[in-house]
Amino acid sequence: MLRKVGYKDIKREVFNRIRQNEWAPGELLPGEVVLAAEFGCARATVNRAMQELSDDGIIDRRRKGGSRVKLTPVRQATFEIPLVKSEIESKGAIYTYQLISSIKEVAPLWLQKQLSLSAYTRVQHIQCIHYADDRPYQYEDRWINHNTVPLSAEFDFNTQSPNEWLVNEVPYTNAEVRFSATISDVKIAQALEMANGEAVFKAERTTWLSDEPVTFVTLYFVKGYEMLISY
Amino acid sequence: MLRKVGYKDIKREVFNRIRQNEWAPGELLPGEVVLAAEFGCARATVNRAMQELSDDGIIDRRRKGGSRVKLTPVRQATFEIPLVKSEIESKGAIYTYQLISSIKEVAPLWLQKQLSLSAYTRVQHIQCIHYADDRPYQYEDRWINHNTVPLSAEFDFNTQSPNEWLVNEVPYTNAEVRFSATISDVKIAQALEMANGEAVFKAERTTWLSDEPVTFVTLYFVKGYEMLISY
DNA sequence: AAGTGGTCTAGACCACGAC
DNA sequence: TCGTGGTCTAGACCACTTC
Repeated sequence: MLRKVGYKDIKREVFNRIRQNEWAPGELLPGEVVLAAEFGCARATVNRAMQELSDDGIIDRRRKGGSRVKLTPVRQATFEIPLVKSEIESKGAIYTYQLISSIKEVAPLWLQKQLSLSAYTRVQHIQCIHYADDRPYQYEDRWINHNTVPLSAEFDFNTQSPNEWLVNEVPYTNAEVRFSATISDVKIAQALEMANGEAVFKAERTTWLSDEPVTFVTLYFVKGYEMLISY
Repeated sequence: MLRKVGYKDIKREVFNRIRQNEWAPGELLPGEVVLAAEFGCARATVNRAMQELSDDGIIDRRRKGGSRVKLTPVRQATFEIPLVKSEIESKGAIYTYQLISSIKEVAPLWLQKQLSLSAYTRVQHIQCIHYADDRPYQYEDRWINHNTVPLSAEFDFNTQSPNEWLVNEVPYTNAEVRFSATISDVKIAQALEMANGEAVFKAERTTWLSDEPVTFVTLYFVKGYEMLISY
């Protein structure tokens, strides 16, 4: 007698059958009860296996409708948004950081729109540079909403980068990130110590703490930067 | 009497306590048995809630060690890699596609390295353009391994884009994607109908079918393209 | 060695939604 | 309406890892 059948065994087996086209895209799979009988285990075990296949985007499940192989297996990648500091240190480089400016001001119009702020909302505008082994790595241009994070008006960002500080101060936020490519203008080129007119990888992130706008930041990465994702 | 406590209730409640610093980062949480007693439910229910919090990157769990709030709540974003066609159509635009060339050849040296191919491996080299409402959207430069996908040597890529064809032919692959920014050279600029020296968003994807190298593709997106991710 | 999470069971009830 | 997945239970055994 072999080992008891676990949900991972079932998951693997079902996935293999799908991969080998034994069960084709769009096809209705056997119900949980049937599979449980075939594998000689409880229905809960089959349920867990199928649930994970559903989470992984391999199958679709619907009550009464049963489980079907997805027509277009949409693979979804998960990637982490690390702290710049961690990102740099994980590459074996030494992280340093320099504050350029930190100013209290009234949110400009475009920022009001971007963060859905009411007029005259006060914000902290911070610009700084992150270095890896003393070479520019990322230029950060950030706006923090004073209403949501009042302490940002007082904190000395020479001490710690706004990136780190915010993660500790306001964890568990929701965010939206836009990645794009742009041409370096004079300011960015100078800050990142590269020529004007170079291609720059850019990320714009808007962050909320359950509906409350927290911060909007634009990140410019030095020439040659690559964002790697596996799935 | 309120409704029975479900795993989602427990998940939400535990998350709230963490968010409100009732349980601080690094702190040891009560064991499953204790929580089950508090919430008046079975341990399995608590287990599911905690398991999901672990998957979400909120807590760390270890046997005998118990569950702890993560020191740095690493939020992880999941995003889908859609078909170009679906991506364009989901924006309400009309998708068209044009094949530029499809050539059988021996893998060049850099590709041999990239895909870990043995020398003299034959590959299909395909270049094509994807259009949204008749405007260039993406330039695709792809290499397909004949050994892994023999049919690629015969298929007429005028009929269907290699992107679509491959997803149907070889689903369930593993991949690695590198995103970066680059400057448009003459070829790309012409294909995407934009000026030379513009910033281009670039994606390089390598794909395997369980250790067998399948394809390497470089995608150039038209000026102004943005990749959006929410989490 | 012992405690904690990981997993399984056999049975139950429920809710959604296809028919 | 009623079959299928969604979830819960109470109890059990196991595996990992820290003590």
